[in-house]
Amino acid sequence: MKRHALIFGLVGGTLIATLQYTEYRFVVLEHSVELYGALVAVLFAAFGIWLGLRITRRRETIRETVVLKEVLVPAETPALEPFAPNTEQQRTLGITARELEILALIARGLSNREIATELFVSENTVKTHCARAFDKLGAARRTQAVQRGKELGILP
Amino acid sequence: MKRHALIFGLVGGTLIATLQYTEYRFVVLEHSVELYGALVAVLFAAFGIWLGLRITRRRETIRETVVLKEVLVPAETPALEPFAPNTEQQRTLGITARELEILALIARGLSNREIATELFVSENTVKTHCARAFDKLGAARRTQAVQRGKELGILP
DNA sequence: GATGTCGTCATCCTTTCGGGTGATTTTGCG
DNA sequence: CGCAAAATCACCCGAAAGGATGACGACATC
Repeated sequence: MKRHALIFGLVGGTLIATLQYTEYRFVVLEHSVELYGALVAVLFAAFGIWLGLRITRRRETIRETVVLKEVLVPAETPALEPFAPNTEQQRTLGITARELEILALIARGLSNREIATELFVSENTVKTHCARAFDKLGAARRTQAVQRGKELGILP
Repeated sequence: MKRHALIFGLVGGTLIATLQYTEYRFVVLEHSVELYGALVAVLFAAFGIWLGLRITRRRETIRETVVLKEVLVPAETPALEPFAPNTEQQRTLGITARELEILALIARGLSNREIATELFVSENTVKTHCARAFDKLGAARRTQAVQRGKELGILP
């Protein structure tokens, strides 16, 4: 969490410096202060939203839930079932919550980049999780990982 | 979510107006632009963080209520549903039998090369079928194609 | 015979994935 | 606090996948 403050300070400082530097170029224009205000407002609002999302991201510990899944669907409504994940399999395979999260996003057809954006992490991190999850699942490709995950009941 | 945008606009507008109004009081001071920048930055960063919190909190609460539920269902066999393919969708999308065949193999986690071996055709042919099928499904990746195919009921 | 669809195969090029390795930071827990 | 697990990030490299385009033959249909 220390890094967030650092980033905040850096961005702020850079922006202030930029303002100070560019002041002599645009201050002769009309309404430059308002433009500055709007610019800074937009930038920092975006940054704040990002930061807010980032620091409040769900960090819940795994709960102990013993669950068996219910199938028996007439193949017409593919959704709507709550999907009780098979935590048993997940645990025995050593798949972490984060890895499962990424597996689920893979199953939904997202690319690594999209997953990275969705989870506010770098693409490299996603790839690392992927590699670990694939290894634990014995899969060589993401499609295979999805297939295995569904077989084992750890994916909807 | 619409209300957030409204609040955002209101706060922004008010701040801009305030800036414009107070310009004539502080513009004579030194570094007024930097002060404006810092002020606006802090305010909007705080606002952004608040917005981020607000947005994510609701999701978390929903998640909370859903999570700790203990389901118990007779451990039945997966029911062996024969999967009646939705030929309707397939036809309207213009997906040929061969393309569907390759889609099914993709869903099973095979690579293009493995599919080519399985079907006794060249890898290029498989890729062509893939491209066509992906285009008809509106998918950019094979995982997405599988997801779409299952949604539409043309894949088990 | 002209037309259209389907399956087949190719080439070129770009992007994405996956494997491997190493590193730092965060977090949970005793 | 200190340790271990988990999460994060980076870099490299080769393989796989994907896009675009063109081509050819079989087959059906009008």
